Amino acid sequence: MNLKQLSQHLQLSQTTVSRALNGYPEVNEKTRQRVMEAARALNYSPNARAKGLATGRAHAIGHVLPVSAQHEMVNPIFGDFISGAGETYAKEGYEIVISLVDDRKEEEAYRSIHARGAVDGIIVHGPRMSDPRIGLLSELGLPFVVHGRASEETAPYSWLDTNNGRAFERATEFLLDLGHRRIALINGLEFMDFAFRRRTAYQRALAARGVPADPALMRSEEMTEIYGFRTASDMLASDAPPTAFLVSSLITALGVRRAIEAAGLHMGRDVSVITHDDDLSYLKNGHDVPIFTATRSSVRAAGRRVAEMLLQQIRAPGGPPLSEMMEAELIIGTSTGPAPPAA
Amino acid sequence: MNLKQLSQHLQLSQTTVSRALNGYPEVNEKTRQRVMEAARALNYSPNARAKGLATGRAHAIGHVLPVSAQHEMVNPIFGDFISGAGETYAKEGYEIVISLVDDRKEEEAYRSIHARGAVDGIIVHGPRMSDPRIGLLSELGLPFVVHGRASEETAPYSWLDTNNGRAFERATEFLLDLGHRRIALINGLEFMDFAFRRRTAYQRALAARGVPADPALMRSEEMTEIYGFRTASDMLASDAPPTAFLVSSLITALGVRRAIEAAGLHMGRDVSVITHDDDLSYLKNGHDVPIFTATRSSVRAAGRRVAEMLLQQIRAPGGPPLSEMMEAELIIGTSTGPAPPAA
DNA sequence: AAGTCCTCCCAAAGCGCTTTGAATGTTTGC
DNA sequence: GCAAACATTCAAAGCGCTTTGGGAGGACTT
Repeated sequence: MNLKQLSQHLQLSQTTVSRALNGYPEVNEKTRQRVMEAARALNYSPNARAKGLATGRAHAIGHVLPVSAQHEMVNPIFGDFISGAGETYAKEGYEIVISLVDDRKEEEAYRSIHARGAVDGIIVHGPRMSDPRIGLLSELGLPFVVHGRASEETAPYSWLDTNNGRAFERATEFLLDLGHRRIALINGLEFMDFAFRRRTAYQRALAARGVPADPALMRSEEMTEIYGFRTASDMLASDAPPTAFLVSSLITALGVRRAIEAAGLHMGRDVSVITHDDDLSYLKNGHDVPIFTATRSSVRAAGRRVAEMLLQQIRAPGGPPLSEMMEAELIIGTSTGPAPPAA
Repeated sequence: MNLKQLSQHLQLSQTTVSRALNGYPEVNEKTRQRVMEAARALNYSPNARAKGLATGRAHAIGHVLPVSAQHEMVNPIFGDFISGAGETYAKEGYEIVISLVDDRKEEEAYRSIHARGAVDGIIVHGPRMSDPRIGLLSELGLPFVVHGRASEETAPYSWLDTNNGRAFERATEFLLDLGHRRIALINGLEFMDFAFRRRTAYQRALAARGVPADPALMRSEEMTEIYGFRTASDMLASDAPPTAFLVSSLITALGVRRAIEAAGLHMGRDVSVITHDDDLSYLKNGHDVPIFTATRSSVRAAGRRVAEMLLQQIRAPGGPPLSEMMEAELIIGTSTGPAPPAA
């Protein structure tokens, strides 16, 4: 069923039917009713490609996920993020197009996405400290919003980020206040901007109290459970083990906890743990009582908001870049306690 | 840069340029080279909407995720699945379109997806025991492959599924062989087909050995960590606690382990645990040595394969439905051991 | 040398929609 | 009562691509 058939069925021109369906004023109200009913009854939905071709808009947003040979994994927070963004898109009738892009072919891929015109805008995931995608997209003139930031990018662009720096600064201070001096940082991959900011903030907070940062207590890898387990196990078995861990993701923190328990220690008493918590739907940090003391920031809410920002840019092109910072909550759980007296 | 401009630039007709770019034989090899080079140099990519309109194919696959008011979560395995499917699509130049569909408006949503023609085929996620989407899509004639099956659907359709029944039967038998008699099932939501099959298999395996299934040991919910923790805590605190747990997902199993340890028990000695393991990239079941004894089946591999099946159907329409069963491996970890002697 | 067959290229139609510009009645203003 | 304004509809052009149906020119037959 296409527009031609529908209009023939109704004994009207395609023009009138199209206008009736799209809410234009210059069509008689009775006619509009009749058209709407027929469309519903005959299950007519305008062909998306034809509509897009005629209007020049795709009514779709691209989510481009970098995948690299080294860490080919799709980030576990992606599901929640997309589900938040999806809520926003659903209201406005946009589709989600996912592209997995090998990061060695990024430039080509983004140019092609733009040239093909399959999307009206792009959400940039996983920005690195210096990220060529930002300059490229600005140059191409394709609306985009970055989820996160790129520290080394100086030209303005739209972004929404969690205040990772402030969050990790507070978390570090919290541990320092509890008397901890050997605080380990189990961080994500530090070419990722968020991880870089977290480490910087951690070091800044230590320095502010005159506590030296021990390189042996700083690790940076893909944030898996096993990484948390192994790293924490190693550190705890060392000559000068940490008394506290600052961890970049809840999944990794589960590994850290496992290591603590495997070492016969008790989390919250012998060893403290603070983790960042993306508030994922399938992995909550406890229920009534949080398990981990955590810096919490909902990635689903971020998805919702980033999508709104992008749609706003698409509706009103040429506006100034938008940016927004989300503060993380510091949640006090049972995984932290005073530093144990030196043995 | 569009085809018209490119062809003018080359002093050729649009026809010839189009044919050169699409590999048709009736164009001189030298001309083709010239066209290809110019296209690359000028960053020309054909407009996807126009191409789609002309060819009648969208070169996109729809992944429709049911979201309901009750459990509005995007499944954590989705990231890995899509990344597997994405590998296949990338080879063939297909895009991924994600639709989040409220399950109260499913029929309408699927009809609209079909009518709009934005995708060439659909992957159906999360089939329930009786799933109206299957009949609907068959009727619409839109190619589709189900990831999983719908037990109550009798008409043929294409699917790829893990042999959940066999997996849970083996797991149950394994525990029975170790002497366990009170085996708890911490299952997913049982209106989901995979969860239903798992429970049935568990009951069948118990019955085959004359072990009565205790309803107090069977639970069914969304597979979160906290669910595992709470359920296992409750059961362990009961008058007649289980000596073993059969768990539907690794995340939930982490909660079960936490409950076991919180109860002062030792997993693998006092209480055994077998879990299903989807082999997610960010949540591996140990490294060299598996932590949990598990039935393992890679959801990423499933994604890859399902996508291949769908593309095959799209290439050769009208063929018979395809189906494929993936057997899960039984991985022996350290979470299982002989049933402790009755106290 | 005439007819046939390739090789290589082109003009134009068509995919299903929106939108421009015009046409047909119907009111309204004076 | 007639022009002007309005309400409502339509035919046709155009979005950027593919593909059909030719057609010019050279190479091969016979």
